[in-house]
Amino acid sequence: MEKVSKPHAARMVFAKNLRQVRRLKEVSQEALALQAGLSRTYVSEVERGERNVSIDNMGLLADALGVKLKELLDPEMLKTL
Amino acid sequence: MEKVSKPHAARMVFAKNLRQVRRLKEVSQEALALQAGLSRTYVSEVERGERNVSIDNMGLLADALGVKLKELLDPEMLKTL
DNA sequence: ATGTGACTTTAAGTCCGTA
DNA sequence: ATACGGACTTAAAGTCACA
Repeated sequence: MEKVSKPHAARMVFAKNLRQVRRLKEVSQEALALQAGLSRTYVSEVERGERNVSIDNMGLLADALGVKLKELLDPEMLKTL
Repeated sequence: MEKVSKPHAARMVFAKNLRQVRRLKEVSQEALALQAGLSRTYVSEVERGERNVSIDNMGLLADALGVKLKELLDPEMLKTL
């Protein structure tokens, strides 16, 4: 049996990593949203995997946190820290 | 001077890598679109960086090509091949 | 086999509030 | 500081005909 990846797998990885990195850097959702030029409520939803975030906004969020975008897409990100 | 990343940097990296991997695997836009469950014209636009593609669709495209999504976001992807 | 413009439908993204 | 909801506007998703 081929393991087929779930529909929102990438979305959930990004959501989880985003929150993890943000907390590690001790920045609030508000501050992150401001830095990225996005709304606070939106960032909240992205972190919970409720929004199908676009690549442009992913780039803004990665930049705002000072990390590479590819890192936020890495399911193993925790270990690389 | 701090080098500030351009607005659509991530989008263009993804576009370029997507096309590169697709051609390397010798699959047409049509076949890729079919495999990913997307329209052919849409894939064409994504590869040219004209569409602000969502993370869900990025996941579908990465899966269809049999690569990790994080690889398609790596600006240095060429060298890792 | 791919690029492009025009188009409609859907969901992204914002802003207000509450707890 | 964050989750969540409603109402709203903008942009992405998705399709088509033709170059």
